[in-house]
Amino acid sequence: MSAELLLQSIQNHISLSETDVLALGKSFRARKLRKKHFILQEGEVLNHAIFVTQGCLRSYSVDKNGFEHILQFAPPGWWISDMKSFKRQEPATLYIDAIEDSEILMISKADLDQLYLAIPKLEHFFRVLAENALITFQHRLIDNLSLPAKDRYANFCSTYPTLIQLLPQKYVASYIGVTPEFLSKMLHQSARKS
Amino acid sequence: MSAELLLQSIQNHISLSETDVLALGKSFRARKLRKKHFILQEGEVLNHAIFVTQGCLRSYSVDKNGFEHILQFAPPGWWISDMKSFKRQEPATLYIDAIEDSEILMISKADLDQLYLAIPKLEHFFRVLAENALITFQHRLIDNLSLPAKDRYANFCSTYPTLIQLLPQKYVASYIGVTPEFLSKMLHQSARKS
DNA sequence: CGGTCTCTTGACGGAGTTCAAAGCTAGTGG
DNA sequence: CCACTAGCTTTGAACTCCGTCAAGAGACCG
Repeated sequence: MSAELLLQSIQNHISLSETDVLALGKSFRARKLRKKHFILQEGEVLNHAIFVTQGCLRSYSVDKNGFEHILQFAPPGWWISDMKSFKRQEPATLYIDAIEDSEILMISKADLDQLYLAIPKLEHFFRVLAENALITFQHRLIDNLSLPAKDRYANFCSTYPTLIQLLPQKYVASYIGVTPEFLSKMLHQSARKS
Repeated sequence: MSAELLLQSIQNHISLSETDVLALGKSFRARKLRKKHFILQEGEVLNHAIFVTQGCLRSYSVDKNGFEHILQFAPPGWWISDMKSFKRQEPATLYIDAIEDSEILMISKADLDQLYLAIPKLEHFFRVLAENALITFQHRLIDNLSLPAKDRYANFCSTYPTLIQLLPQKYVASYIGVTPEFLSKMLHQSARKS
């Protein structure tokens, strides 16, 4: 069953009673998502939190020149959202779509707010989740401010060794903040040098 | 009393009983911090969470070339930390110091963990805090990936209009991710053009 | 005042971009 | 199962934003 991964990842941090598990089961809805299909587009309000059980999603913004900037990849076991849109129920600035055929679990904002009341421990779980995400993004920001593209690429490879196999290079380029052309040149040059 | 600001900002999100307030009062310790004095240096373990009541602090990293990259400014009412070091009690990668003479409230990790048990609502408060911080950093990362320096500077000015008065330009440069020299040229050129 | 720190200015250099074109890969439909 | 197309990757030349280095001018503090 697809909720296994979700329960497991929650129970890594808090213990759940049978009633809790039931309540969780009722609140989440499973869904399949085909490659390149959207969960969210700019301007829409995101009213579901999304947990990935299979495949891989991404969130990204599109700037005024039409360039995509990937904020996050979400392989199985990860959450993905436009936090601002979800939390405050306002129009999104991000897009979320599937990189490959995927399966996700969704919970509406209303249901999640209910769950926080029914299972107060969930506050703890999502606090820890948010704090870890914060650590990750702060680290990435520092990387972007202090490292040249080559080092950012190396960091990406060592942090997400499994993702690198799966992703088209232009997505990696977008994530580390360079153009696909430059990443291509960079990789071929460093191959020549070493 | 200096704890007013803290209680107020907590009570914006959750309601506190008198017992809660007392427990909070006992756990926090007030401290003054002189300009340029450190709360944390790279390699130390941060074992206090810090809430600013007066003045202004900053957190930053120093790269291998000795350049500072400012992660956050913390005027009164803000929290500041090296989240990774605090949460996991491991050596810090950041520095935290005072930009001007300041006053802060500190709580040890042990005491905070106690408070989470004594006042479960605090989980909610800090979850919301972490989620808001996450939103901010995601937005800033997108800005750094998609906007040229001039636009990042404009965004900074409109987001932190009061801070801009107070900060030396080289700190702003470091925050938006350019050299002090380049920021200086940028400002004088755009003055000429408009 | 004298020294340190910040800001300014200029010439030069380099990391990364842009634009364009060609080769390659993979999905898609007939 | 092949043919065709669309999207991904590569490559090169010109260009730009921003960094580096260096030197001088203010500004602030003891």
